[in-house]
Amino acid sequence: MHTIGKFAQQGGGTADTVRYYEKEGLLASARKTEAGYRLYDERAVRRLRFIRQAQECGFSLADIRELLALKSSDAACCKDVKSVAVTKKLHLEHKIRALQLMSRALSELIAICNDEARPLDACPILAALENSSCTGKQHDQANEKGAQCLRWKYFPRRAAANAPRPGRCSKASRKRWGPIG
Amino acid sequence: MHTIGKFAQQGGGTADTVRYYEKEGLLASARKTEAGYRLYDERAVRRLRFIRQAQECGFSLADIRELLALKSSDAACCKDVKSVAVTKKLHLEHKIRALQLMSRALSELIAICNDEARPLDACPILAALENSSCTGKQHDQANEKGAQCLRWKYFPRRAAANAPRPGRCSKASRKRWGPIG
DNA sequence: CTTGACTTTGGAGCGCACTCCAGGGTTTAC
DNA sequence: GTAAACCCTGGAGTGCGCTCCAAAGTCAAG
Repeated sequence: MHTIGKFAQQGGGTADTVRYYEKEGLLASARKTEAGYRLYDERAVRRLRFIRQAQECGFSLADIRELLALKSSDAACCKDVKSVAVTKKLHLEHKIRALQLMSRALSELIAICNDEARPLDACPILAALENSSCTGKQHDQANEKGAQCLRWKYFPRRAAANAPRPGRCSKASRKRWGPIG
Repeated sequence: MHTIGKFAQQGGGTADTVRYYEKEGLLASARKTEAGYRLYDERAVRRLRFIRQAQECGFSLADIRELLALKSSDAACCKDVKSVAVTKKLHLEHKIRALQLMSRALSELIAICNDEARPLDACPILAALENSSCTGKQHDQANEKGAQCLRWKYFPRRAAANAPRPGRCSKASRKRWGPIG
């Protein structure tokens, strides 16, 4: 049994983070001592670790909540959990591919810069950047799709297309990043 | 030559985004018509695309600015550019490794869920989550380090723990983002 | 000439995921 | 017994990257 400070240390994060997760429903309300101190067992530590790990891999707290919430739903069955996992895995793979592209692009840039003392005017890295040829291919549809997937963390927060504000129609917000799956 | 709307469409983003980038120094102040309309050429389109692409790969605007800023620095030489690229590549590789771990973990989870109709009580995916054994290995020091690196976008703001209070004023941000779930 | 789509500026607001603080109480080590 | 170290709640602030708006000006089509 740990109090919050030790717990946070074990699972990753700070006491503030842990209280925040509790408030947001990612961690169940902890058992408390007479004095009101939160107490956590090893199970809770594992849960916190999972949350942090998933987060480090790019899942938002909403994503994580989605997964964990299924557990307490009587209606859900294993199939639902699996489909969430499959969806997340697809996202992950898109993201990995995009990152690998960029990594390879950087390798190329690094490789062509063979004379480190060369003045900037002649730096091939910057030349490459200028041409935006860093990935070795032009901006295409497939790339665009992957990119969209990659930026899952930045959905339009307002679903503006569906819920117009009272007042003048704005439509300024293009549905470029429309909701995915 | 495009006005801002077309330009944004071509390069990725919205007019607002483009103006934001200009304000933040990522795009140079555009040439303007008599009437004050911004005008962009193909070079600018390529630059915008590069910014969006780099962003999609996880670089913050600060990262991108860092790279692009070197160009206009007389003092910098190619070596500086290269070292930025190398640093970014290391970050990228850490991130890719972490994502691959998570992806593999999800694969395992998906694989063990072989009876989709099974009720939740017996769902092996959730059992696995509970045990946080999803990555097949325990939370170790090296992992921690990589994770820290991964979270580059969210630097610990606590760096200024004993620094003087930043001037707090204005703007109540009372939000309380609605009930979860 | 009118209409509607586009542009300008400055500034406010949002969503996320914390992070920090005040002003109290509790526990532990010496 | 007292000081340091921890904990509590509630609420405000922070940084990023947009996103939206108002109120005005511009431009092309019908």
